[in-house]
Amino acid sequence: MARKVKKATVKLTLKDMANRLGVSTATVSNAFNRPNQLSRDLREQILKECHSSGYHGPNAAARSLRTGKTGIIGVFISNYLAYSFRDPVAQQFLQGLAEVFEESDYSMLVMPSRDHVKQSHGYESFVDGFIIYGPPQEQSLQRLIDMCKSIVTVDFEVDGYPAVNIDNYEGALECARHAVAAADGPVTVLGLRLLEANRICRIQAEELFDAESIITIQRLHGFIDGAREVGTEIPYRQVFQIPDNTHEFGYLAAKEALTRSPRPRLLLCMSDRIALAAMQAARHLGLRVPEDLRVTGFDDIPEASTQHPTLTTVHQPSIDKGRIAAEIYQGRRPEKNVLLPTELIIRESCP
Amino acid sequence: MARKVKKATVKLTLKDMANRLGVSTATVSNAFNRPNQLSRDLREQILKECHSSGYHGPNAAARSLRTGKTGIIGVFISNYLAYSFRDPVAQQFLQGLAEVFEESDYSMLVMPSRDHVKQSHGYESFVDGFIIYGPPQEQSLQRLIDMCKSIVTVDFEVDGYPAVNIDNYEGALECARHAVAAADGPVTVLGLRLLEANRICRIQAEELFDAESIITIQRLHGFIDGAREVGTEIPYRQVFQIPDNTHEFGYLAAKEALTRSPRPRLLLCMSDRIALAAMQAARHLGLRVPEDLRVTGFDDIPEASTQHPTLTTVHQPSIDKGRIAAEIYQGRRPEKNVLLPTELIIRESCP
DNA sequence: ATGAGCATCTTAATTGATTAAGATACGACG
DNA sequence: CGTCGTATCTTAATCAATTAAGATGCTCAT
Repeated sequence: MARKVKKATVKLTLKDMANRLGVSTATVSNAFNRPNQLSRDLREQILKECHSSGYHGPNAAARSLRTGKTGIIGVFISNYLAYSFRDPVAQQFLQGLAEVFEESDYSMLVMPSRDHVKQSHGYESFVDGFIIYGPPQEQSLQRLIDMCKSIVTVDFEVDGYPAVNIDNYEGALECARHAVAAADGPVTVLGLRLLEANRICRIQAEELFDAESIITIQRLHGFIDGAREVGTEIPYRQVFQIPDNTHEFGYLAAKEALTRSPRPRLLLCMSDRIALAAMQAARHLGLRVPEDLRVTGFDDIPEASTQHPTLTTVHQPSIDKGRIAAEIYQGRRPEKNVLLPTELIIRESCP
Repeated sequence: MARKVKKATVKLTLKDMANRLGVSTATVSNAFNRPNQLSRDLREQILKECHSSGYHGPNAAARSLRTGKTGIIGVFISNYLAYSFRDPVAQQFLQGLAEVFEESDYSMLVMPSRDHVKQSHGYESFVDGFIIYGPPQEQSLQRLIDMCKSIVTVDFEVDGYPAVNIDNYEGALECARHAVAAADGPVTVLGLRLLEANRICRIQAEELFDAESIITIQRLHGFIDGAREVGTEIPYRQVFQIPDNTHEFGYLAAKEALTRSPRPRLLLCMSDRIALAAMQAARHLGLRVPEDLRVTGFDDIPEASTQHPTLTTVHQPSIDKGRIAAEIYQGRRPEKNVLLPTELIIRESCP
């Protein structure tokens, strides 16, 4: 069952190898890094000896200290680290990043940009640069800026640094236009992280995050303006706040929204995960989608097109967002500020 | 829209700060690392000056070179790096790891254990230790062993190192017993990575991976033995090979399986993702689940209980697998070899 | 024969921290 | 008053590499 391996003995250094081989450390170093600085024969002999003794190349910390490069990109994710492995859009973004960075032999250090870290170990200085996904707090951001490293921001902007964003307002606008025009009854918005509150509640204007740059606020304005264009006003009391993009929260919020009177005939959801949870809640309440209730999402995650009924949603190119951020980071693109388009995808949940 | 920040100026070192403050480097270092080695007043003065000049703590590479610790855990994932951000079980595992490591202020460096990396940069030596998820090739494994670092293996075992596994055989056995007993017609297995072939095909005994330690082989034996217990033999020609755990492959394989004659009345799938894809394929073929076709999965990913019809599957504690691996790594658990139980969850797709 | 040019290898300074051991000063105590 | 302990700060060796500059020997054209 268990595999057998030769257990390791002692840690070897470049100097050890140089001594064993009777050459200088510079030569061993060159054997690994600059093949044209020594003869073919010697290089092969060195590499062979290193391999068989179990020396697998120069110590990364020492190399990094000397060269100032590590080959590691720090990916800062707002919220908890564990969150990023749970959120489908964040996952797709990471996948896009990974595709490009993997190809160029970079590693990715996924870090939480939690702001309540009591005492950061400062291991941020390990990385060559940062991809910052979502706006961190002012203080954390300044820390990263102070490190003098390359930075690409995603889903928000910082003056003087390249950014990748999607057109949240336009996507929400188009979605609301289509869905509200088709709906024949009350409209409710299931909104994400619109205010500080850590619970499900209906919102009041004065509590809203005032930053225009927050993507969910952009989506909210898109929904409201799009509905207005087709003759429907969405008052704030018809907007729910959901604190986190999880199935559980979405399910609870939808249940609450759907048991009020008058019952909404359309749910505009700020994420697919919320929308899918809302459809499950509707099913449990005996409501048919789209006959009794129409539902729209945002993001176009894979499940949106594979579940039944399939979900009408706003497609955002999450994987491309990652790919492009990685390419900009590597200087492989001329543009510095990219705004990616969204696209309304009409499916069964809101035809 | 864009945020404004104070742009960074020059990179500062500990020595710079010592000079500015008129103290030795040792004292500045102690201010950060050993508060009781200097007076309260001086420490506060040093930290204040560092903060306002934009020096955010000792350089990580230098510190790491000296101390031999980095605070970074290397997580090795078989297959491509991008894959790990797409596979739901791998995601849950990462989430479990992240929960525990995040709390102890470790960072996670997610690395691919691809074996076709032409020339690894050797940045593996950055990390303090490894969590190895899934069996890498012999050669890659030896590399990691040679580095003399802590190791925890997951979903496979290496002699002399702690491991976390789940009881794949038992789970598949129980699942097949239940499902095959209830089925009234041909049984087909949709299997994952059972052989080298990089395409969908039916298997032959002699092509199978012979390693007992491969989890999908364990599951296959569980299925076959469980079916036999209730009086049904599953010949190899009724077993499909799927090269990768994706919706697309699952959909294609299911279509192929369901258009053969005689049409199976039960699909035993080796993952939930395959099972969910199979249910979509069945829907497209006009088959009702479970009336016309029964389907079982493996893993119990979140979608298994939220989609309609809900999926009968074998629950494996993927998040716990991550948590426990992290705890063992940190020496917070007495046991060294953990075998986690699985549990059959009966839902709508195969009542 | 001579020196230029080149390939090949070595010397030694450097990177930015940590930390054991040593220096200094101050108060307490016999 | 001498000395011992303690608190506080400094000196300097060390970690494991990279790399510019220098040394050595060899070929080849003049």
